[in-house]
Amino acid sequence: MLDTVADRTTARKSSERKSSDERRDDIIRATLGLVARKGFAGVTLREVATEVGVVHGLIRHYFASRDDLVAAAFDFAVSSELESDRALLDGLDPLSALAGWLAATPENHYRVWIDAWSEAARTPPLAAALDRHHRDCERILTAVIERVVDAGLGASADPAADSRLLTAVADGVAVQHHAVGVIDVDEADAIVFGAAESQLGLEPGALARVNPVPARGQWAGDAAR
Amino acid sequence: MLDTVADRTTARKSSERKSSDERRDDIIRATLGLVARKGFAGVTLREVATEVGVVHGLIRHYFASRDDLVAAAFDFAVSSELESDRALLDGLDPLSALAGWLAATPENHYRVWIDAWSEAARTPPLAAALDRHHRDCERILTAVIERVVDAGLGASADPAADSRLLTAVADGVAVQHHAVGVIDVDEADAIVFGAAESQLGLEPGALARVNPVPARGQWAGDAAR
DNA sequence: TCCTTTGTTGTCCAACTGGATAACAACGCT
DNA sequence: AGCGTTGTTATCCAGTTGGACAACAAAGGA
Repeated sequence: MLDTVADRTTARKSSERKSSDERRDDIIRATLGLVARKGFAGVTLREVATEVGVVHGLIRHYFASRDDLVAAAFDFAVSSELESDRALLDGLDPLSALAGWLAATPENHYRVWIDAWSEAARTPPLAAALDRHHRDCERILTAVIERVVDAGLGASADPAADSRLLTAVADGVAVQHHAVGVIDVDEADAIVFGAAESQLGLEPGALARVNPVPARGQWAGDAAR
Repeated sequence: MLDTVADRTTARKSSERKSSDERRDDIIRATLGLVARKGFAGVTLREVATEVGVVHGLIRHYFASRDDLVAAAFDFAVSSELESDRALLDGLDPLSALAGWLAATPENHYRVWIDAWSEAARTPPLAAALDRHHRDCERILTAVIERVVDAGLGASADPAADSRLLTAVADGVAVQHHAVGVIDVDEADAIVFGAAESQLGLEPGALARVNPVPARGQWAGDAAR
């Protein structure tokens, strides 16, 4: 009952051979779905491979290590989100852009961020990606603040510092809302908008009145839920 | 070269036999140190055992399962920290208490919290403990705010809401500081103090001038670093 | 056509995990 | 002193993980 080389060859039903980019994309999307469901620490090569429909060895053909895969997935999710956000914000008036950026983001997004904060301490490639993206976010928000100031709608002595402040507030509010559930979405927006109005000298309620707040883009992993 | 039963017996150098409570405490402290360094998912019975100086089998003599151990450690950390903080704050004047509560906490503490936020989404018992903990924190800070108001030092239309707001700011700042490293400890304190002063109508710099900011209690896991 | 490249599989491996269990040893009770 | 309780060790186990590797197969260029 030994099988010959020919037997094994015939038995091998290969999944379609895809182009490098296509397969790479499949793997990253599957990884993102897994991250959303089980966190960064819960991503295993075998599970990703199963979801893609290939053998776990193939993953290593595309990513040098598990950590690299996870970092690449995070990188992809965040940069695609940032890209669409940046494009969206550019088409809005300054106040709408500010409100749009600060408004509560979909739950999936923040779950990934929170997981990344936690896991980055132990996964250097993730830490690098996280750092890069936080600085990108700071830069985007700084630009938005400068647009508000240039339009004469508000004031800021140090747009970059105000950007860091508002990012901190938004992140803290997101944690309280998504991870802890102590505050609801309305209180979350109220806190962040209030902080921005107070810090930038806007008239109270200026941001809440921007209606409707433009929806932030959905990232790739959302479909995989 | 087979060793007899007697040989093995003599070779066995047992670590001192400790009382049940004492050993249990050792294990929990070691677990907390491990959680701080490697996250909840990174806690392994063998590593805990090594740190305590015993064999991994012994851990199961005290805790039914790995998950039970982790949950017990988190419960212990949270309740002991809150207890000591509450006692500490009671002995201070209102402004010092407020500054003490809002000042940046040791890195270890926030590491554990960030991990808990991340892990809670997948571990219901942890989510319950986290929820309890955050509500306790809200209650403590609300009481401190009320003391500030009663002393005529500041004003608050809704102390509980202000407590949630300041907690969100503190948590967000802690994330930016500990997990991302975008802001340093001085900027962190400046942001949180500024938010509190603005929200409660204190004179600017009132909290920063409280000197020295009373140190928050160290919890058990700190020693294990 | 031959040959190189590269997508893909199947299989092996060493490390590590949580858990179970038998034997041993210190302690307290009577 | 005898005896049960329990703190403690030393092993065994089955499962999972990330990684390495040889072999195969589909493309594509010359």
